[in-house]
Amino acid sequence: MKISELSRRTGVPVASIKYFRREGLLPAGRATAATLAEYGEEHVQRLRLIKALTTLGGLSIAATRDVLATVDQAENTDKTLEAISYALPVPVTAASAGDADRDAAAESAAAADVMDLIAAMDWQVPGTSPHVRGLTTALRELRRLDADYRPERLVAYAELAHSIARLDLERAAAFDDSPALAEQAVIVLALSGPMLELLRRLAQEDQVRRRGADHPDAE
Amino acid sequence: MKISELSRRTGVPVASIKYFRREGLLPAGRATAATLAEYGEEHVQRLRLIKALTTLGGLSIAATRDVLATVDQAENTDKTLEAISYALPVPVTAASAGDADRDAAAESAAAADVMDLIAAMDWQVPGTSPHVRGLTTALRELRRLDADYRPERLVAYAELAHSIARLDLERAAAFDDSPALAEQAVIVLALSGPMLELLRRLAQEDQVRRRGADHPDAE
DNA sequence: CAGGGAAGATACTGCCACTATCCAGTAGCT
DNA sequence: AGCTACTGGATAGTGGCAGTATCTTCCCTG
Repeated sequence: MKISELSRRTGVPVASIKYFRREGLLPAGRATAATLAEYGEEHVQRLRLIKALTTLGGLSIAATRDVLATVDQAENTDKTLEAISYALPVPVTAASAGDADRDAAAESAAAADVMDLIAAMDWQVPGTSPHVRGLTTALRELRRLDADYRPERLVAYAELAHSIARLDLERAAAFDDSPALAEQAVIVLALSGPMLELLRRLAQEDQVRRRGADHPDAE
Repeated sequence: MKISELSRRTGVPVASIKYFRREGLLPAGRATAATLAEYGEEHVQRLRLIKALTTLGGLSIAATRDVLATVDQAENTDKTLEAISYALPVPVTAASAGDADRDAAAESAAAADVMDLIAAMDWQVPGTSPHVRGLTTALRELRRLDADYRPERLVAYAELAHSIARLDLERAAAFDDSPALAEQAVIVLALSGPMLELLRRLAQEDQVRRRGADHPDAE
């Protein structure tokens, strides 16, 4: 199909399709002449995946490119899962120093909390993992706010996070070694977070409403 | 204290403090003269909260303003919790039509799945809730991708989301009617998501590494 | 063989979150 | 009183991101 039909089929403007090609998110069509190329179903599917990762997953164009690159280089299941896990952007990144040095105490206290948590959960992750650094940064900020995020609290959340990760991995590995593995794994690993967030917000809304209904005092 | 000291104490540039004031995120200092104002500890705390909501919570300046406005209007516990729940931005918002109409079937199928889920979980939320709409949009996109998000799958995630929401609400309500309630509730409700996401990613990393270690075949 | 797409390159736009500059008007020291 | 560093407020500018538009060249189709 021609680019105009690809655009019509996916609802993505032609200019945007060209943009995604430029940015390396979408492979070029099969050129049939200097100014003509043929696109196939794989382009339709890829565009849907791009839309899902950016609008649902909230990934930037650059992050989406990185993630899709790992999809295209998929070898075996384990390597693919690991590559995707590291290609996904970390939600919290350390600040640009500046005031980081001022609070070395909070920093190391937060780092200790993270280490305790990882030990308590028996998680096997290197101390250099970007996720560890992100969590440390987050705990440092929360400490500054006097928020109640002591390790005991965290463990309860960590247990639940562990259960969710197990569900995710079960699903991602269910496509074991099939050609569609990498793509489905990306969908599971990248979109599980936003889906869960939506469910959590919904559950939160339910609980808040029940509280309000239980004792409708003032007002 | 003067604005320069407020800046030094929080690590936020003076220009940014002025920006937050303009945008209504930070109340003005107590003016002591036409060109001089005095700031207090509440300004320090508010700036920390702004930083936490934007950098950790990922909220935009506009969303942060809305959330902080509900904090400042806090009356009683239940109302405050409800107000915050609705002031927080919904992660997934419906697209701008366009290709929405093309897929009315997927749309209604997704809506039916969401209704089934809410019924199965016995959640009390109005069908007009932004979270319901967001979830519907997300499921529609996932259906297009042929992703495995059938209701049975979703229920497992929903149960976990429910547990998390219960933990959140317990914490948010623990500050019951104290003056700090609203602020702590915001921290819990707005930052629980990012914290959980970080923990989930960490747990995911652990699981991926264990898989890789269990059977280190090719390489 | 004329006209409408198509491809690729380049330039432009709109939004966001700051950041910098400018303009008085003090505060506080001498 | 005079000087200077700093302040609040207004306004303008910056850089990054995600597209969107334009322009040129080319060539398939009717």
